[in-house]
Amino acid sequence: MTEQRNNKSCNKCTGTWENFRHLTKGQLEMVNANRYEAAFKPGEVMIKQGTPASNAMFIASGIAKSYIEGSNGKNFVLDIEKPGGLILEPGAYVNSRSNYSVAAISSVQACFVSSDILKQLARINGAFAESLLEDFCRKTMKYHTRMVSMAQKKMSGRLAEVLLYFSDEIFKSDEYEMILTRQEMGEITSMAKECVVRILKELEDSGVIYSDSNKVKILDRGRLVSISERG
Amino acid sequence: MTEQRNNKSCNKCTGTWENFRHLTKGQLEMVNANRYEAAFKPGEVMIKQGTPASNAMFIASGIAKSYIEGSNGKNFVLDIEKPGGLILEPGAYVNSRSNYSVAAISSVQACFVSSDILKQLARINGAFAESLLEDFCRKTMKYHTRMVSMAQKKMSGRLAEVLLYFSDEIFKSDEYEMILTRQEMGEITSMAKECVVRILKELEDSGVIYSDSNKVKILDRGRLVSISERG
DNA sequence: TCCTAATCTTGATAAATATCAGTTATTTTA
DNA sequence: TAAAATAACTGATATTTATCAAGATTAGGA
Repeated sequence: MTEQRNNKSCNKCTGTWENFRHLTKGQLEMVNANRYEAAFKPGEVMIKQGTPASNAMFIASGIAKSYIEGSNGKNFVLDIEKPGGLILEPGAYVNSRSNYSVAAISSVQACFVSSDILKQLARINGAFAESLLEDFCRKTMKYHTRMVSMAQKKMSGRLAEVLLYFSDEIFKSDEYEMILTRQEMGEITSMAKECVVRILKELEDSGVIYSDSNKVKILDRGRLVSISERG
Repeated sequence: MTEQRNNKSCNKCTGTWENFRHLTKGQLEMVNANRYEAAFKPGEVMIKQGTPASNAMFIASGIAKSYIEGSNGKNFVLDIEKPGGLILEPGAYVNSRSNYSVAAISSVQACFVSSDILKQLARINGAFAESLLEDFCRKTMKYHTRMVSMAQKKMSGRLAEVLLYFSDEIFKSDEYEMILTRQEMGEITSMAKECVVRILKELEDSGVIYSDSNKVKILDRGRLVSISERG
């Protein structure tokens, strides 16, 4: 991790959070003056579960994963984080602890802003508070969907979902680099890494995708969607 | 469902939401003037997934379940709702739809307050907005724990968790009435109803709990906790 | 109250998923 | 560049969980 200061201002940053638009010039200046930039290498931990949730994080460039470290040593990947999103631990509003970790997958340039400053701004700026609420609500709905998938879909359905998620939300392309290891794919879909390998192979054998250890190409989206829906 | 008006005021209601304390007298009056009471019989649907998320709900008395109706006809129970909590669909901040249903388990007396009024109050009252944020964050953390359990624990661990949840959070007693059917127990722990029966029997046979079709008694809490933790 | 419909329970079986034990790539790094 | 470490892959097997098909019990409605 290296400290530096590349971006001039939050509203000029490519990874800026859209909801900063609700802040007044002075309020945005306050955020801008109190932010800290840092660069992370692939694999580096950016936020560690259990530590104080003193900072919110914004990714200026690169991709990271947020994950929970279970008591049995196994991880559960919560989400893939990319530029444009806010990473604010819900613990900031509850027990001031980070309840999940965040680690860089690619090289990541990130900004840290004190959670207290954001909370303070939410208190005095109603529109900003509302946008924060909206943000948490979107995540809540995502978790709902996620839990229903885990409860009701079989492995191939869950894996198909994740392949589509990468295509639609992360890379916005039918062909993309597979940045997660099979292990991590298993930690996001709740299955063993061997099963990830096998189901990818099945999907490839049936002509739905092309897949090698670092690339995925969706060949028959209709069928992949149908697999993800049928479970 | 019957309409009536039993409670004089929100701040005197036994099921009042603690965060109303952040409202001014006038603001609370606004809530109070715009609320609608209704009584539901066991099994009745109080909020239906897919309908407009126009109202938040507060339970004055009784117990309900919130649940998602999956596309395959199977349900997933999100939570058990009791007096004192706010039930505000996250969709109120996203797409104005209810993304889960709520149904009465026992007889339920409930109040409905326009989501728009609550959102309006959150915009003008920073402390109230913060309390709403805190509420959603607590739920988010709960969902995190839930997902990790589903991903990493076996059936007996998940069932033990739920038995403890009922004891600790709902009934605050080691002995309680089992208000969910085995089917619903399965929908909250993500397992088949037959497996619920079998594991309850196992727990009973090993002296950890007493259980019949409508009662549960925790006999060896230490062992139950250990089962819930080990998974 | 009796009857009907749910729900609960059980055992047998099938399906889904995880684990284990190697083997073969791929990266890293010394 | 070679060695070491990590990740990907494969087949065999074990474990976990779901489904199916009864029968037993309980609860609600006529």
